[in-house]
Parts: sequence; C-alpha cells; structure tokens
Amino acid sequence: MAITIKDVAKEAEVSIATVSLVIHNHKRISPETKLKVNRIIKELNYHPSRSARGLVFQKTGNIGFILTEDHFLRSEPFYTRVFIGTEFQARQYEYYILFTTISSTFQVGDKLPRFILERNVDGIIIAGKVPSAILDGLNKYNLPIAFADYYPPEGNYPVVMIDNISGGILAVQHLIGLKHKKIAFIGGDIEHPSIWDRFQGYKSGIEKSGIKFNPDYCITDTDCPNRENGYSSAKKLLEKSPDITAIFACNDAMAIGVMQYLKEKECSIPEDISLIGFDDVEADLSLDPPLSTIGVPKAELGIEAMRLMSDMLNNSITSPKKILVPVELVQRRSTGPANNDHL
Amino acid sequence: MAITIKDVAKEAEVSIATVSLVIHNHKRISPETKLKVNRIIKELNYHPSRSARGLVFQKTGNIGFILTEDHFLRSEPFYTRVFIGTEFQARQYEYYILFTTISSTFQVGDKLPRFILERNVDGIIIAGKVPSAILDGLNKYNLPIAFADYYPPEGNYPVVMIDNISGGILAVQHLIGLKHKKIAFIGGDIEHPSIWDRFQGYKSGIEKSGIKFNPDYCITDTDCPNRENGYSSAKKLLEKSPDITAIFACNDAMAIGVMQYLKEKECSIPEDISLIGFDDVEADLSLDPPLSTIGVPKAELGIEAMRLMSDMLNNSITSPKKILVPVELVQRRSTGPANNDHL
DNA sequence: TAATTTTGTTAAAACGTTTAACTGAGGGCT
DNA sequence: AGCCCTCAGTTAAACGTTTTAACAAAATTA
Repeated sequence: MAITIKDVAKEAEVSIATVSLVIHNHKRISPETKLKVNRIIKELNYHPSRSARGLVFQKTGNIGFILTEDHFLRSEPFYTRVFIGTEFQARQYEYYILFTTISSTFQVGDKLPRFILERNVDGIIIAGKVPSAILDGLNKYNLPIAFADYYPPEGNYPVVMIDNISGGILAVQHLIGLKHKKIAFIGGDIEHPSIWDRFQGYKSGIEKSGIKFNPDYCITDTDCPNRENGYSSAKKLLEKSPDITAIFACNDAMAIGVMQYLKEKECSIPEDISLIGFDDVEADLSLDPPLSTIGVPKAELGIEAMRLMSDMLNNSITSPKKILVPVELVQRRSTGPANNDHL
Repeated sequence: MAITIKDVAKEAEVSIATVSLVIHNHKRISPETKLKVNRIIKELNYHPSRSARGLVFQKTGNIGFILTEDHFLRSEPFYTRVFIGTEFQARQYEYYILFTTISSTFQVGDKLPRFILERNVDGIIIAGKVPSAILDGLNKYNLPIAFADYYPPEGNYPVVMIDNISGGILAVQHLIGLKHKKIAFIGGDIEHPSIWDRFQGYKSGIEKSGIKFNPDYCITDTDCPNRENGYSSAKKLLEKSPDITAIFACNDAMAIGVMQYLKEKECSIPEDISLIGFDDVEADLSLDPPLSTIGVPKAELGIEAMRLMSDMLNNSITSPKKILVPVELVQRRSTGPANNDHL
C-alpha cells in the first residue's frame, strides 16, 4: 500500500541498497545517481518506515514519559505543562513521547509500562515523585532515565529541579522589602523535597535579614498541600499568632485556601496581611486580589529533562547532570507594604 | 541485548515458530509444549518487540493526536484534558498516543506530522479546529480519522461534539427558573460552530419559555472569546441595556471578564446581576463568587474519540458516527434569584 | 599492456516477528 | 500392507530497512 524503498528503487532503476545509501548520504554515490534518486524520493513522497528502521537500529525514536496517576489526575495542570515542554523539545530532536501513568502505589512485581516491556522506547523521563519500587523494575532494562521535579533517594540520575530554595528566599525577601517582619510559613507534605526546600529558603531568607526564626509562625504538616489544608492551617496560624503581617504559603493551592480563610475573617489582603504563594498556577489571576507568587517555568522542566535525555542517547555520557531551573517573583496585588510599623 | 523470541526458543528447545504459536494460542500446540514455553517466557520475562510486530502486521499500535499550536499553548488546558481522555482510553485498548501540534496557518504543501510520513500511526485523532489544508494532506494516506470538538465543513468523518445547544438551553432555563426575564448573551468568535450553537441554545431556551428574543441583550462579535473581550462586551452591554438581570457568557473566560467589569461597577453578583458561563474551567472555583457554569466533560470528548477510532480500526465500519457528549449545569454562587419582580 | 587502485553499484545478511506450507509420526480404515 | 487422516511441530518466506562484503568497471600507475 504505502511507498517503500523498493518502489523508489524500481522507479529510479537502481537497487534498494543504492537508495538507502543515497538517503544516508554515503560518499561513494555518483552525483547523477544521487540526484535522480532524490528526485524520485520526492516525487513519490517516500519516507523510510519507523518500524523497519527500528528493527535494524534497535532504536525506536520514542521516549517514555511516566507520571503517577494522582499527579496526572489532579486538576492543576502542573505536570501537564512539564509534559508539554518535553513534547516540544522531543519534536526538535525528532523523537516522539509515549506517555503513560503508573499507580502511585506501584509495588515490586507489578507490571511495568507496556512500552518498556515491548522495547518501544529508547529512554525514560519520569516527572514528579514515583514509588521507588518502579525504579527497581526499570533498572533491569538499563534504559537511560532522567527525572524532572523529583529526585529519587537512591541512585545517581540526571535530574532537573526547580530552584526551590532560591524561590523561598525570593518570597521572603520580597516581603521583607515591603517592611514585613512577622512572616509566617504554611506548608503541607513538608517532607516532600521540594516543599522542604521552600521551607529552608524561607528560613535562610529571614535569617539573612537578621530576623529570628520563630517556630510559632510556621504551620507545617504532612497532609496534602491543597486548598483545604491551606484553610485549616491559616486558621491554626491566626489562632496561635494573630500578630503576623505576612504569610508565605508553600504553594498556590494552599495560598488560595489561606485567602479564603482570611476573607471569611474579614481580614483584608494586602492591607492587613500580605500573602504570597509558590507555583504561579492559572487560578492566581482570577483571585481577588490576584495572588503574588513565585513563578516556576513548568515547561522548562520538561525541556531540560528532554535535553538531558538527548545527551544520554547520543552518549556524550558525562556524569549525570543536575540542573536547577530558575524561579522568579511574580508580583501581583496580594502583597503590599507592612503596616506593622505604627503598631 | 534484550530477550528475543530466539532466546526463548533455544531455552525451551523448540523452534521460534513454536514460540510464536504459543504466544498466539494456536490450536495445534500440545498442552505440554504450551506449558513449557509459557514457563520460559515468564522466566525470561520475554515480550515481543513492537518494531518487529509492526513490520509484519503493518500496524504500529500508535494513534496520532493532532492539535493546532495555539490550542496547545493557550493557558486554559481544555484540549489537554481531551488529550488525557484519549490517552486513558488508548491505554485500555493497548494503543499509544503520539502527540503533535501543527501550525494554525497550515498550508497545502506544508510538511505533515512526521508520524504520518513515517507510517508510525494507525489512525489520527484531531482535536479542535484545524486548517482544512491539512485534511487534504491527510486524506492521501487514507488513515482513519476521528474528530473531537470540531467538525470539518467538508467530508464525512466520525466526530465527537459537546452538546452545545442543550448547554445553552440549560443555562437560560436555570436563569429562568430563578425568575430572570431580561437575560443577556455575550459571545465572541460567534461564527465558531460551538459558540454559535450555544447562542442558538440561548435563543431557543428563552423562546421556549415565552420570552421574546431581544437583540439589544446580545453582544456578539468575531473576536477571540477571552477575558478582555468579556470585559469590553460587558461594558457595551450595560451601556446599551442597563436593565438586564442576568448574563449568559458563551464561555468562562469571557464570564471572568464580565465579572471583573461588574465588580468595578460595584454591581454585586448575584444580587444585582446573575452570571453564568460555559466550560467549567479550573479558575471558576477561585472566583468570588464562584462561577456558575455549564460543565463539559472534557476527558469524555477524548475518550469517545478514541472509542470511535478503535471501532474504525477493528473495521466494524458502520457509517461515520456522530456523538454528542452531554453537558450539565454546575450551580455555584454567581447565579441567584432575580430581584426584578419588585421593580 | 598489465597490474593496481579507485569508484559506483549490488547481493545478501541481519534486525525480530508471523504464518502458510510443509514434514513425519502415529493412528485408524479398508 | 497400503492408504489417508490428524496431530505437533518446523522450515522458510515475508515485512522494510541498513550495511558490509563483493564485484565490475573505470581510472591510474608502472
């Protein structure tokens, strides 16, 4: 049905070997033949079949992209953006992405993604936290693996991370620049490396400015860092420390919950309390007031991960690189000058 | 490197043909052989290679998913959700999705997605409006094509659409149920089939209730139906018809713009004016008040498109089906009882 | 002119799988 | 015994491509 190398060969009155050599720009092909064959190729609109090439080269031209189900299904499209970045960069490198999810309760012995078993990928990009059991499974296939926004506790892999510590520092420095001194931190899932780092950034940011760290200003737990948790944490915080003038929430989802609580308490933002989040999600703009936050380049995470992958595949195998993608302050209207001076 | 059928054959002391026949559950294999081979397969963790199978069957096990760049890049992840649905359903059918974007200014003669040229897909799903030039290109490859949320003006394809007309009716009936009588419609890109249908639903909804259609209550143009357009359309509307008590915006993006304008005018929602959108985007929940809207099952669009594709591939080729996925009223706090009765 | 090198092309094997056609062994029938 | 089945498994060709070794012809050298 489809045009094959045979059709081209017949039409150009040469062997299929010659056609193949022309395609690969082999030196020992006469200019006339090259011209003629190339003409026919264009005429017939011939393109070599992926499957056939895959067989010969033992390369598929595909990269597997793995996400856990709960990351995939959650409404905020953070990892979708990462995927978008990966896909974009893959296209530049002439790769295709095969996407799949795995259960977040993956156990040793569970079935690996089909694209691995069928050898349908040349490498794997993993975005977000995954159960370590899957890594044991993957390692048997010694495919190159790169991580985005997660760093497995064991093993030494190339990885792309958000510069969470700098982000934390940036957030509190912004608040300090507005003369805030009593700055609170709210964070769920505090043991997650990214959130932990934001917390570290918070601490180091305030201490750098000579403000003493006050544990009463910090509400942290290991629950999911979502809106509900933000709401209840804000409640706890204000009951314990009603004197704070600014809140840094570990992500925007929690910040939105905080905002909801503050509104109900008729506490106006930013006049009474300034609020800053982290992530720069879509919803921030629709809030009233729009939420100041730390913007993270989500697509960039995916792009860089794919770059790392490409490096590995063209085995310019240096040691596994770690890349930190920079964050930026996104100043909107939920942060303003402190009014604690006159107290 | 990887385990092949040969390794299994050698280990089981049979020919590779036998192994293959065991895998395909061929009748003429003795139970003992079947058992033995299956044991070895499990032992070696053998899985047939996609590439090799693809060559033989002339099937890749991949489906191409095409989106225009601007649909892909826009911040509201509508089509991303459609993709998610497709991917989910594809996994059920043991397909993989190859994703790509095309330029929204695709011209006849432009290069088609690589997965088509390289015959790396068995079928194509197209989401959202695409330039018709690409269809001319695609048709040469006679691959099965299914559409989601767009219906090309020419040709007869299986397609999945949102039930926009019912959605429009649903929205105005909700408002009418709240005793509203002066109900406005705001819509950009009014010639887009989906938006046009919502407008038709609006008209038929109010006329069904015996309310006369009033063109002064309708602000429509062909600009992009986004927040800015919503803002300016709301302005136009209220300058022309300040007596309206409810607004149905053709989508949530415009509704958010409308809300912004109303707030600036110190017009309270829903006490002074009720507002309902269409789409149920993420941001709706973060608005103050949260936006009532018509919810559309985005993933469902993708799921159904993949179902159609699967039907075509297993050539249970009935005539090209059209599927309408149902919408639902999502009642939040931006709509309330009309207070026009006492005027 | 003969020997050698260079140049351009091709035949054939290989990649991993499927499957139609085939082979032999063991019955069961005349 | 001779014939024909059936059963269980194998051989070999095919899918579309790449690539190496082989080859023929042309060009160069001696």
